[in-house]
Amino acid sequence: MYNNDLPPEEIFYDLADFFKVFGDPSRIKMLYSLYKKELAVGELADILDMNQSAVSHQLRILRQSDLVKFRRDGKAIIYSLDDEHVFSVLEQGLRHIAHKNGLEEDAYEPQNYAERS
Amino acid sequence: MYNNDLPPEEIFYDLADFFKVFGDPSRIKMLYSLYKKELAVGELADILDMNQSAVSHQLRILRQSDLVKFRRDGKAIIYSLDDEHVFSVLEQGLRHIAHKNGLEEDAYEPQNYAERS
DNA sequence: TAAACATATGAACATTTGTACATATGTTCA
DNA sequence: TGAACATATGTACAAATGTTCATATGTTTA
Repeated sequence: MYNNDLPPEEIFYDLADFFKVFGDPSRIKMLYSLYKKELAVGELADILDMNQSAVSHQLRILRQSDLVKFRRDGKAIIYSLDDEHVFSVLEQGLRHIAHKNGLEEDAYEPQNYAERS
Repeated sequence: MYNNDLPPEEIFYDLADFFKVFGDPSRIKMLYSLYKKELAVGELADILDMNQSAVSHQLRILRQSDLVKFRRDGKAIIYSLDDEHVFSVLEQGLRHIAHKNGLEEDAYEPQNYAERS
């Protein structure tokens, strides 16, 4: 009767898990910040005003989702976005929010909040 | 020292809330199903093998996020995606998953699981 | 109008999730 | 090598979330 011809069940769980990672303000801020430039864990903690442990825990989730990559530089570990594609997901959300707020769709694009210091 | 020039705090919460809606397998399945054709609540419950109450609760979340619209048709209430843009978010996720599974990026596109009955 | 049907909503409950605290691991430098 | 620094991880816990059950609301039809 109904069309049950959906992709394998597992796909929907994977997909939900993927979006779930974007569903937390702290992680969103991390990704947004990392889009501008790579950052060490401590820098992220300062920028986001979170304690180091919380940042590490969230970075683990981003790592496990392959959204960020990292390298060691002396004592520090430097994180960056895994690929440009990651940010394009964010961008789509940003446009949605901007639109709902009655703003130009690019209102929240990072280039409009660029480094000035 | 660090670049604190981020968009208003609220944006990140809105953005997280937006993605949070996509972060549940049941809601993802609903959106995926609704992409193919509009569906009544009871039809969704049958297709997704969920009870009617759970479906209604989730539909409320989708409504409040403006991801779906609805109309009454006799006793039934028919739901559909609010706009094509909603699905393009899903699509981006689907491509990500397909790629991670070593498949063609369009492997999970709905047209590849089209109505056949 | 009363019964049947379709959907929505409130409350309760188990599960998941994000954070803080304490501590472990790993690196640099004196 | 030992102290200082940077990050990761285990545990505990409060808050958020999804589902079920019971019931309310709204529509059709006999």
